[in-house]
Amino acid sequence: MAREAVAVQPHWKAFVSRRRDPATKREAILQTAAQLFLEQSYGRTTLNDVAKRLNITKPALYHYFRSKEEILLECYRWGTGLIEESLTTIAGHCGTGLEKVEAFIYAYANVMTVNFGRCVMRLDEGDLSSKALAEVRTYKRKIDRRLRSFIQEGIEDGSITPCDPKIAAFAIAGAVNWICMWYEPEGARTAEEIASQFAQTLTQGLARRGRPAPHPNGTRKVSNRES
Amino acid sequence: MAREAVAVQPHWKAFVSRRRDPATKREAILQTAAQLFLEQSYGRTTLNDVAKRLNITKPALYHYFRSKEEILLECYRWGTGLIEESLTTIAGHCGTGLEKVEAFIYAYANVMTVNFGRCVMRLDEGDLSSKALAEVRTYKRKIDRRLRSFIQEGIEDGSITPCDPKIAAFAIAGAVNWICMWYEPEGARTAEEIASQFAQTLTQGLARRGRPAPHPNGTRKVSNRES
DNA sequence: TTGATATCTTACCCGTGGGTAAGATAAAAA
DNA sequence: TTTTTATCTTACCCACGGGTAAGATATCAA
Repeated sequence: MAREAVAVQPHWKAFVSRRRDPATKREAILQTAAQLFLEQSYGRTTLNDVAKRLNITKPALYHYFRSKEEILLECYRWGTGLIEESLTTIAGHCGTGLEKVEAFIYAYANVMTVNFGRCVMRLDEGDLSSKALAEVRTYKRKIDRRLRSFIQEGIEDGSITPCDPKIAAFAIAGAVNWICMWYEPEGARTAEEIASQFAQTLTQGLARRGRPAPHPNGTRKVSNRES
Repeated sequence: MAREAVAVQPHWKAFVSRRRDPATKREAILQTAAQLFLEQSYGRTTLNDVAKRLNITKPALYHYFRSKEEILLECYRWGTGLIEESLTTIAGHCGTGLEKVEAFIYAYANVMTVNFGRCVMRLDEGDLSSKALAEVRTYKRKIDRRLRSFIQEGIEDGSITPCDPKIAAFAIAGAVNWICMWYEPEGARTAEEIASQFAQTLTQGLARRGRPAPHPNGTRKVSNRES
């Protein structure tokens, strides 16, 4: 897939030289924009803000993006890409439905602590054009359906106590999605701590009574790109 | 307390007559604004939009509010008022920690389906002045602490299985808060359905194994004002 | 009925921010 | 070195929306 993290240095360094390297610069803009969108919201973030943080001027941005909205959409695309990546990884990990749900929560929670991932759930969909919105909604729907099917599977194989999969999925997804509202990279807990604790706490709630939880101290690793 | 819902008819009817009734008109503006803020976000909602929906013109709004931000802040105040109201009601309902948590979730979920309640968690805090933000944050902190203390209480009295109260509170609050992101008044499920199902599902996860859940089909009623 | 006051409208100001035009400069190609 | 081309800057346009000034009109009290 695409989505390889290139820049490791602070993003403004991508523009110190005028060397022709569009890919790196494009990503630098995206990373900076994503961070500002999370700090100030999309609406309050000016293209001047983005440019200033990169030590360039606003019109320079238009060499890499056609509009402000295109920058936003690319953030969404990058973020949903990360999520989908995790999901396909989990699909391989065969196991009980409960195990899949746990792996899902862990992976998903991790993505919610990465800038692009946070953008997907934190930013206001109303800033997208109807076409872009449809695209993003498709991704989100896919995620929800995947989780719901894991829960259904768990009920059928007996690892999850019977419940309404739709409500359970809403509850789990809500708990995890909300992470992107309070998580701060400089905070007390690391992303992995949060992810594993959420996976543990939430699956514990689903687990069928009488059976032990499959991963008592479960910390499963997921691909962790981006700085 | 204050916060009595006055208007039951569509809010624009408050302005058909020029009769002097500031309280009703103020609330009509607030209700309309809250609804628009939820539909379009605060940033994209114009004061002209608000005025148009009330069949008046923009400057008329300035007879009732000093600025756009004051309207926003009043929405927050109304919403946090509703939440606090529910909370004090619950504090009276003595019982196990688990029962209190269940009552909390039920009441809180209900508030999250009411426009003013949704505003509190859905709207962007960045649109508030630092002074107003501090006020709102104080309310939110209080809510979080209350929930955490209920969980702690439950662990101590044995009704809740031992866990990290902070993480558990984050998970529960997240699940319930997220309701305001997908709930639609015209949707398939009623507010009460959602609230009772969430209360049931989430407490079931906390309940200490071996003991039956205190309210298997529990639907507890909470004061339900506003249309 | 009449004056006083609250209510609401028309017309306007102006800061802000997305986006563009046109030209300067540096990097790569020749 | 010279030419070409991508890169970036300065200066600008203009639509939009929060907020205001000043005046018209309905309501209420006397």
